[in-house]
Amino acid sequence: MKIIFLGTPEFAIPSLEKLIASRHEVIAVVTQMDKPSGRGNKLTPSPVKEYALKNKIKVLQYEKISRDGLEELKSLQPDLMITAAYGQILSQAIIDIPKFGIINVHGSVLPKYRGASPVQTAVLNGDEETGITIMQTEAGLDTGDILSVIKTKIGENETSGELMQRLAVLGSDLLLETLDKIEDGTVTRAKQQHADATITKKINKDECIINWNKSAKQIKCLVHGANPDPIARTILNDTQVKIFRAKIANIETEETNPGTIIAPSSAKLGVFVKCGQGVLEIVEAQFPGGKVIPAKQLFGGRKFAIGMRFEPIVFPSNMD
RNA sequence: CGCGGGGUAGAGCAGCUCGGAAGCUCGUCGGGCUCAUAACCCGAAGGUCACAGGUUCAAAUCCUGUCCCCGCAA
Repeated sequence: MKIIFLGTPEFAIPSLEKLIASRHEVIAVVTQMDKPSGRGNKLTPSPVKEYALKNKIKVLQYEKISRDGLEELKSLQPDLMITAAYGQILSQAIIDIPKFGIINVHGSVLPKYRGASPVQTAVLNGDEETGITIMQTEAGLDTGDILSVIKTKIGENETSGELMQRLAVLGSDLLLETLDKIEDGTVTRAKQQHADATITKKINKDECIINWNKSAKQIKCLVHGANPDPIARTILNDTQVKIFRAKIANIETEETNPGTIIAPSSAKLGVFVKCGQGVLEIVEAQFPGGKVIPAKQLFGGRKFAIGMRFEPIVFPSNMD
C-alpha cells in the first residue's frame, strides 16, 4: 500500500521504522513544524522528521494540516494514512483522502485514556496494565472503531518514558499485523463503549510538585509518571530539586514530619523520605545546574543530610 | 544574540568575594575492632584545578578567548 505517515515524537519512530522496512511504501511523512526550543531557542526538528530525512523519505510540515495540507496530500493519492502521536486534529476532508481512511496508533486500551497523555496517566494512576489500540480515525477525539488491541503489564518501577518506548515497539508490530488484515479484508471493527471513555490532558508542571503529605505509593507514581516530562519536583532550602526515580521503601521510622530525610541505619543505604503514609526512597535526583545522579551521592556533596526537610506542600498556582 | 548556573581525585561538592602549601563526604586499596556488618577506628593510593593566552614575585582564585555540561523561560 501507498502510505502517508503522520507522527512527531519518539513514540512514532518504531512504527515508521517498521513501515519503511515492510513491503508497504511510505510515500511521505507529515510532522509538526520545527519549533524553537531549548537553550538559545534554536529551531529544532521533530524526531520523526530527523528519522525520515535520514531514510530519504519526503517530509511535509503544515502549520494547520486541515487548512494547508489538503491539496498536496490529495495529490499524493495514498491508499492509507497512519497517525502516531502526530499532534493535530484532522478534519473530515483529510480523513476522506485515502481509500482505507486513516488509522491511529494510540497508547492506551480504548476507550480508557483518550487524548493527549494516555501513557503518563496510566503510570500516574498506578495502573497495573495498559496497552496499544489501533483504531480507525473519525472526526472525534479518539472515538473511532477499534481494529486491534494489545495489552501489557506496567512495571513496578517503570517510568512513562520507558513504558512509552515499550508500547511504541509493541504498537509497531500490531500496526503491521493490522495492515495485513486491512488489505485482505479480514480486519474486525468494534465500536467503542463510549460510556466508559475517559479523557486525559497534558500533565502540567504544578501537578508535578510533590506533596509529601501523600502516601509513598502516590508519590512514587507521580515521580515515574512525570518522567521524562515534566519531571516531579520538590523544594529543599529554597532550591528546586527534580526527582527522577523513587521506590517505595519498606522500612519503619519514628519520624512524623512528612518530607523529612530519615536514616534507617546508614546514610549509605540511600535517601529515604518520610511521606504522609510510608517511606519513599529517592533513587535519582537533580539539582539546578547539575546532572541527574544517584541520590545517595548527594549526601557526600553536602546537598542532602539526615534531618533536612523538603517543603511538604507547595502550590505556586494557588499563591497570589 | 531569551535569562541564568557550572566544569577542582573514580563519584558528589567546598575553596574563588579579599591571589600566597590541593580540602570535605563517599567510593577504592591495606590494616584494626567485632560472632558479625552496610557500623566504628587507623592508614594509603589517586588531581594537567575544562582548554589556551594574559596580569603577577606568586593564579583553582583576577582578566580575555574557546570548548563542553546543566537549570529556567518558550
